[in-house]
Amino acid sequence: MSDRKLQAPRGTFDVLPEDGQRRRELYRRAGSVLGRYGYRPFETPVFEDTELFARGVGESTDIVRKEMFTFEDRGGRSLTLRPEGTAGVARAYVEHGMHKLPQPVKLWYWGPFFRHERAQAGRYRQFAQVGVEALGSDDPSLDAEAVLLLAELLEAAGVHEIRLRLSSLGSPDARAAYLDGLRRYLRDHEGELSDDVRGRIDANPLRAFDADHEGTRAVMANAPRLLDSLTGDDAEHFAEVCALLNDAGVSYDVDATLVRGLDYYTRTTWEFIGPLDGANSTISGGGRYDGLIEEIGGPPTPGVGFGAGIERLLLALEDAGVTAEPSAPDVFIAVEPDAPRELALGWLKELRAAGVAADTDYAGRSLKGQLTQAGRSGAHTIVIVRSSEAVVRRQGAQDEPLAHADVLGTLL
RNA sequence: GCGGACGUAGCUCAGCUGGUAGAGCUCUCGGUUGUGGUCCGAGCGGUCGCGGGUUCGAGUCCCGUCGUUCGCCCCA
Repeated sequence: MSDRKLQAPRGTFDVLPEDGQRRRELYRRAGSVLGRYGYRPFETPVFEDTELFARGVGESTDIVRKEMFTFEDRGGRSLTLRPEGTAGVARAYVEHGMHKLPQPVKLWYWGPFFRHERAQAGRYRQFAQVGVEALGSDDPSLDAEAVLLLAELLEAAGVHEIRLRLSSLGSPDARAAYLDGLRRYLRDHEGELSDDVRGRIDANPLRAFDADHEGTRAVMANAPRLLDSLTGDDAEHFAEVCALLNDAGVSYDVDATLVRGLDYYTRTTWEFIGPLDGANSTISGGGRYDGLIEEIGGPPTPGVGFGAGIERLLLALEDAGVTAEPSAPDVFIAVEPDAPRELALGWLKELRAAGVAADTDYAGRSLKGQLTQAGRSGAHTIVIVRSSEAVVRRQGAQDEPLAHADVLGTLL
């Protein structure tokens, strides 16, 4: 036996009741918006075949290379706690032959995800995400709709000061060609770049656009831009998305430097930035992934979707002042020491069955202690059981003495 | 993987230049109150993260270690 104190594993957290209520309220609001947009609830397993993520998310991504919780089951199969939501939904789409359903198939999910990273504000090893996937259509109006939906969802949640960054990655081939060109350009100017940018030329050249470093900024001012390299169809698709968002009155910044760290993204990508400063101000990111389904063994199928971090949303909400209403019982029953407690327990059962939230003392408190509890609980009605009668006290009203037999009748 | 800060009661923290622990809140009880949210009092509650070292003596200094947290990278 060790003396080590047991505690929640690093990067995880307990949802205490108060926060639990805020989450449930957020869930309720999100579900309402999602339903109106025609998305249906969907769930996939929390762990999947490791290969799904290796192929879907991409071998070269940070997520797959160093952030997955991977383990072997007793049969020697390699399984991985899902680090994101899209791959699992895509797998299910293929597995259940959902390409035979009317397209697009619009699904939403809410649940836990896992990434082995260093935790910091708004970033955890187990975190929750709400997301949608619309599979089976490459119609740009679906992209625009997803952005619109996300904007409305954030609005409904109570996050108001948000900024939308929008870009297009084009087709995978075009993107790869562009990145090669960008790398060449950066290497030609290596001497003028900051150390960290230079070190990331191979891994993540797009980050160079975000640098504060003066020399780097000067170099990047003339660097080739991804959006300029879009081919005809991709350019047209993106223009259509932008036009639709304009029509819908959504304001956004077209930002060619937007990076999404998952390999499956193609064409439209976007990111919602919350009101908080810092690296984790990205509340939600999403985009199109027209090659993913094929990559994991399905028929060529386009798709678009997003994920939004619940903890980051809630962080943003702290500023916006959204709180959950405390849950107070309707009735609290206090029992005098010499009175029959069975009576109270029986009433509780009846009241609860009738849909009334009712509670009593379970700690053997004195009557004073019980009434203190009753007051704290916020109950509108307090019943004091005495041996010969009961007193019903309603907020702001005079005490009402009653025979035991009449108590339930007046409460229900 | 890399930096910074911090680790004293359930919570928030105080403990000055080292002398073997305090406050407020919470909780329980008693008094007061029109049998409850006020006020007063009492009580419960801590191997000062852990392990070494210096010292007559360490929560207080040094080293290590574990943990938490913030940031970088990356991402939701």
